[in-house]
Amino acid sequence: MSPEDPLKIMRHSTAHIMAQAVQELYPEIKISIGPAIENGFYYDFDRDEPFRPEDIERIEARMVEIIKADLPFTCSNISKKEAYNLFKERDERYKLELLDEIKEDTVTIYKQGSFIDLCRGPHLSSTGKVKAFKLLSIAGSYWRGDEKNKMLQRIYGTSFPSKEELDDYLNRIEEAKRRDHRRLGKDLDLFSMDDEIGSGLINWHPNGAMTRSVIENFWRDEHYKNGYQIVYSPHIAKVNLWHTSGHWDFYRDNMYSPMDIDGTDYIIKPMNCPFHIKIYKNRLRSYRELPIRWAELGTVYRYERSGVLHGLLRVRGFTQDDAHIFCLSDQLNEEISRVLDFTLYILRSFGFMEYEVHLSTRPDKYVGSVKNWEKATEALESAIKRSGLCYNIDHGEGVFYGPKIDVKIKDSIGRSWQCSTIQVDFNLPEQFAITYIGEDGGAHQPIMIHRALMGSLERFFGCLIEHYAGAFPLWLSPFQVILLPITDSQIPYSNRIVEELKRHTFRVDIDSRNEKLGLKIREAQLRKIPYMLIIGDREVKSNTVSVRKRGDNDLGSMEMEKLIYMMKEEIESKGVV
RNA sequence: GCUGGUGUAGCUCAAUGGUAGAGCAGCUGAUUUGUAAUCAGCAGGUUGUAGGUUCAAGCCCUAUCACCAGCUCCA
Repeated sequence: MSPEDPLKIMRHSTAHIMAQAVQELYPEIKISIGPAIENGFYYDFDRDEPFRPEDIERIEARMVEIIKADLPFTCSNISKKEAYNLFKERDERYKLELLDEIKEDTVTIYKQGSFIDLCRGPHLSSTGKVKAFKLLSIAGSYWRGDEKNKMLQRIYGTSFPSKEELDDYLNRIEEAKRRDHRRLGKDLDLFSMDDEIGSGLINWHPNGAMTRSVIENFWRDEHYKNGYQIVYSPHIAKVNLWHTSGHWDFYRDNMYSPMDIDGTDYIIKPMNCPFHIKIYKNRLRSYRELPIRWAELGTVYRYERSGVLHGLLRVRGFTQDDAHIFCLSDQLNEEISRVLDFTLYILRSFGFMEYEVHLSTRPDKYVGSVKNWEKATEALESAIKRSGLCYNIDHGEGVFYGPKIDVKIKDSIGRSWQCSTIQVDFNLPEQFAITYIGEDGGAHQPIMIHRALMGSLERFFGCLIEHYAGAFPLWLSPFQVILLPITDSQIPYSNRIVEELKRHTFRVDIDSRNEKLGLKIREAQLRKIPYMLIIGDREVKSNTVSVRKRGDNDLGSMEMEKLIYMMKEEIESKGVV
């Protein structure tokens, strides 16, 4: 959205109207900033009393009056000095702080009614141009986003050119709630968390675990095909290992406390890399062996602050689909390209076609040489370019040990979550002094690439649930087929069908309860099972099954052979069109 | 971690400071059923936890835990 986007202008103006209403109702508050954002706007206020739902109603009512009054928005250029005096007089200390940082000699201020704001604009011509708005939520937010600063009160809202569009948006929010993975995780009996176990720790139920095991098997097969070898490593290690790696110094706050074993401190692992490095170092390595690609579904534990935990998307214990590539300098480009292609292949296999790609470059605090950073960053960027993806460069956002590519997937309400990451690491090879023997007979340091395609299985599964709204494609569905005998007398025949499907490795269930067909169909539908096979006397006599596909499609009766062929085709294609 | 909100049956939710209730799910029985809910009966609770105020607390107060929204953070 450009600053001139009409919707953005209207939302920004609505934010000003809200600020006016707030200031008129609560003269003691101080205003700070209030921009338009992706789906609306917010304004941050400094007020000792928190806003309550009743306040929101009052503010909305006042806003309606302001809009009705159709006050003009007027813009004026004044000198910085004048602006300083103006906001000084109004005791708007946040505005004064902002003014201090403006380099130009003149600034623009916008005014409507009694309200004046330091603002670049542009705005609507008058308040009456706002046709439909709603205040959505109240939240705390730190002044200038810094947790050392005072926490302000933020009010979120949105506005649209018409009532219909606003209602449409509100409906979409409701719709999104229905595909929330936490809701569906409960409804479909996929996973749970428990107070007595602890926050951010996931129990995978049989249904969720079935899908997870399908994902893991697919992952392993594809890694084998792509030249990786699978490794396994322990869950705990001596704390000294983490001193060597440097993690203890940098990430102590996110690591769990040591436990004493025979007088030595051990900690539960927050990463897998040091273990893979130790496998590398277990014997002398030759340049002829490189690149080495080692992958592991490694379960790690990290302390996350209580307020950030979120269903499966942000947890304290998770399994990374981790891998480390050790390669020669002149293999770097090729390896990064391969990893990126592999990443996209995996994401597309799961039906994710839209994501954000970020390239993060050298931060202020870094290890390694500038030359190496540049080389690695170029390798990453050219791989993205070759893939044809759009990407953003996050300058200085790289980790201290190397540049990285992140791929993010969006959840049902538009929040994006990092899944894939490809990182070059200049730190660990140095810390652990890993080498290979080169053609020249001398020892050299290999380049290390750290990568995760799905990121964590927990987060990936959460995104997957929301992406499909719980209706997984056939290959991922916990149950693929359910048999629905109409009466007891078809149970023996149905059981034979179950056995036949199981022989073909389908995941199959049978509903042989003494219930009406309508109920069985309803419940199978709610369980989002892709295929329902209805078995009545007709089917038994003709040695067929009546096939109903999830959704609403009665496909009519069918020979088993045909059904099995059809489903195998569908599994093969992964349901990705 | 911070700001605010919410915790009542497996789930979704009721209940002026005065006897904790409904629907669905569960169990039992009847019904043998043809493409999204058959009927009846039964059972289900230390109201997140620990204190406190009160003659009396699901409701008020304090602490604590968890969850929700946002902020900050995310190797």
